[in-house]
Amino acid sequence: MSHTYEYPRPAVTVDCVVFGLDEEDLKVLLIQRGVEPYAGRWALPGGFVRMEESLEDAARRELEEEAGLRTSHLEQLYTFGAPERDPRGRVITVAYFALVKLSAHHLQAATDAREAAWFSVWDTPKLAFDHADVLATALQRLKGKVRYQPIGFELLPPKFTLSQLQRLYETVLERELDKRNFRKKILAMDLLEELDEVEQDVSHRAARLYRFDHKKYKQLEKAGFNFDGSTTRSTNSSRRPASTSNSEAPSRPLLMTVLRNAPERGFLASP
Amino acid sequence: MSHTYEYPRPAVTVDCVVFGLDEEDLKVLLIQRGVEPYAGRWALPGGFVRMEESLEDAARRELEEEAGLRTSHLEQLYTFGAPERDPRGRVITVAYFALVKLSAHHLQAATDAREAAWFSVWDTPKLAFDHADVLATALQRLKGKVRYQPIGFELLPPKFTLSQLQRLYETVLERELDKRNFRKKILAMDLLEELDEVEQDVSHRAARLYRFDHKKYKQLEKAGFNFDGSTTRSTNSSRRPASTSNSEAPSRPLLMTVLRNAPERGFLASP
DNA sequence: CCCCCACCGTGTCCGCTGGACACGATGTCG
DNA sequence: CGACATCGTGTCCAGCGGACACGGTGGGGG
Repeated sequence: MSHTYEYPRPAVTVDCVVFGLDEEDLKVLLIQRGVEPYAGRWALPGGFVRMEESLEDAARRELEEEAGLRTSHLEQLYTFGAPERDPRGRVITVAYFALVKLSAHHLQAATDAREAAWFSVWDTPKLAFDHADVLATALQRLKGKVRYQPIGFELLPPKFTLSQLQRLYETVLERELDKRNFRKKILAMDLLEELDEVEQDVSHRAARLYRFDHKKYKQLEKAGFNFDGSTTRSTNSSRRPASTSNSEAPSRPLLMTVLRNAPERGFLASP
Repeated sequence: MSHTYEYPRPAVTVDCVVFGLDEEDLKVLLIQRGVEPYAGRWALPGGFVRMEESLEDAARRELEEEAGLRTSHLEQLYTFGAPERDPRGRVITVAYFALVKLSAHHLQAATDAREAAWFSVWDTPKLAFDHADVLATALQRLKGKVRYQPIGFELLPPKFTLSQLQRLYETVLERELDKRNFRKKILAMDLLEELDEVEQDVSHRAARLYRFDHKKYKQLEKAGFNFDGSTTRSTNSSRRPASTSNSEAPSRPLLMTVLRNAPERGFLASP
């Protein structure tokens, strides 16, 4: 193969911002570095991309290796490439973020002896590299996403109460929400399955449990994703959807409010 | 420097999706490749990241080198890293996208003799590598962004008519908009300066010209941009979701609809 | 046993925005 | 001077977002 590049190459890593939720707060997964630079400091789990694996595969592998953690819903966040972000030389990192049901994941100490632990996102220790920036970016993204994608459910146990869900939203958005309005809106989405169960072991009236209806969501996702075929633009006809199968194209899944079937949907967003 | 990594490294490039607008259509800037692989094919402008420059700097440099084009408003889009996306070996590319006033940029043929040209985004030739995916991703992003950021103005000349603006939105969103509603909404933003001029050289009644008011926009941006200051979170103790009443922060960068002063803004988006 | 406490669960009203909808005014050109 | 092309304008209604309060229920403690 004669066309190989011979320029010096930066190193490429992936880093993962993994969010979890417990009773107290929104948590982020950190690992303690065992080697220089920043030995002893806490950092986001991550590591080098291998030559034969995709970026997302690399992120998954590192999560598994460093925290014994598997997750669906891994999403590319941003790529950080400032020349001086790593004291060892040029290292570009592709950041991913993920949501996990914290309760279901007992952290297995990392295979390579480093420690892994959950920290409140509002109160982390000093982080290695530019990981504080990465975390801030991830929080911002989470805050934005939670508004138009039902991703929050990834953070809760399979069965949850509406109060839990509301607390989740309040935590992520950093503001209080009105209970009645919240319920009205959430239930109007018609994506929750009302169970014949209530929570246990509480010293007051028990709340009803709900489950996220993945099937219905998938349906809506499909149904509401026709928004590209705008039919009648005159001049040219050959607009092609471009197969999304091949590479890692981001998929903006779907809005919670797709249900509305408005002929002329808003072209500017309401906040 | 003893801590240098010695793993094999992927090559890292940047690619730019540059959009422009003319009377006919939304255009994208492409260059024709002069060397293998894909010699003769059209591709997005881009190239290798140098060891001492940031990713964004690299993108700017390549744009300048390959098309003699300078732009503000360069934004990171997505990073494409599928192992087989480049036949020469592992090449990871960080894609950027940009908007330019097409009328103001006469393309200077690339310094390295490759040709540069504008193509309708709906009717491009077959692209090299996975650049069709990159373009599709960029279009999707543009479509999303135009709704809540006044970025469209980057595509128009400094003075423009509301009809031009409307055509821009219609082109990007791929659907028709109602003229009266459009004007109502756009003018309600209060970001356009109404000029005492009308367009020239038209064979019908001339339309009034407007100018985008960058000052006002910056102000609003600042006013609505306090959203990151989560630094002041009372350490751990109890979660305190911010006072409801005053000085709340809209999460997203900046909405065209910031003007509304609603105490409890929606926590789920309207489409 | 009874009371208290803590949380659960529910409905209405108002203001605003989004969106549907049509026509007279103005200027050019032949 | 008439035909043509685009400009510029207002109203009405439906639906959503958001403000707002209280009785119900179950457990626990006195």
